[in-house]
Amino acid sequence: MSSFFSKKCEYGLQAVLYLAAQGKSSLCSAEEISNNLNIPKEFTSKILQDLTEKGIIISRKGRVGGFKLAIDASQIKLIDIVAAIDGLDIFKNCVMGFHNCNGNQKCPVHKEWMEVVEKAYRMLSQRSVDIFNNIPLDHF
Amino acid sequence: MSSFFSKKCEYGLQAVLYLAAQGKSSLCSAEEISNNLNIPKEFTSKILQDLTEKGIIISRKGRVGGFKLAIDASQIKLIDIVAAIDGLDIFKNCVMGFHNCNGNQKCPVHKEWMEVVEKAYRMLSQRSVDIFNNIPLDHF
DNA sequence: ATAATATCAGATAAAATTATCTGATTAAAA
DNA sequence: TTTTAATCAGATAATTTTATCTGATATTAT
Repeated sequence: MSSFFSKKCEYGLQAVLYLAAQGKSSLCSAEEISNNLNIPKEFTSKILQDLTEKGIIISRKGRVGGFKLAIDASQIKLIDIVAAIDGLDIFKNCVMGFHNCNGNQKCPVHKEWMEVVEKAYRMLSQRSVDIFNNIPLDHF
Repeated sequence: MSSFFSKKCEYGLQAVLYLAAQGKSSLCSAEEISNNLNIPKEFTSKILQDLTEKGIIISRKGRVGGFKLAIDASQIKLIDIVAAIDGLDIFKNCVMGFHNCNGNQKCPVHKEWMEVVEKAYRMLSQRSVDIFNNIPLDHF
């Protein structure tokens, strides 16, 4: 009953992928995203607000308002969303929670674990949010 | 502010590593472990009780009671403790939280992510809890 | 103007995780 | 036998995460 990223971060990733799949021009409301991704509506709003503040997406108020990507999908990497929501600690911290596992004194699995998280980090840094471009996202 | 494993699981790993480092014969009290690892005392007890129930460690009540490994340290893998506390879902679930990312319909990063978690799983399955045997664990 | 529909901001609630308390039981030592 | 020191079991509390509510503001259409 645990996951690599927080629910907030998972939802954030999904929401941005949704926006990316809609094309950069059209605005999507929080409700539309919520309905299509089965994310609680108000929670969706909150997360989209956070991402707006971070500059990843742009919001527009009013009657035909909504959200869209701030820049081209190919320029937004998955790691940008992770960094904005969960932060990057998970890629730095000791897997067993040892606080002094760093610098001079490293735990016995430190090196191997760093290989794991660096592989994850590399993937998230390479993949941009247009990965779903030709895939019907609402099946997920 | 997230981690791969829950705090409970991190503490559990640390506690079992501590027991392993003490040798299989001697009993350690929850208080001793708590003091040496800076884990809240009562929480330590709870986690040790859980691990006792799972058969990873053995408890002995009474005046000179405490906990020790149920079997030889070399036979207890890190993954056994993870499985007992957090479970193995983290190695199976979609990294972006897509519920239907499985079987026939897989998300675009599914394959790469599985490589990441399988690398982690492999490491945790290979390493047994005697990894700290010649390292002063209280520095961590 | 007014109504409708969206974001936005802040408070609140619910649930899960993390941590603590209390008292019972067990077993050894005095 | 009594005291002491440990686990054990269940309740409770605190904190964090997840989710919801309320009302304000912005923007477009009528």
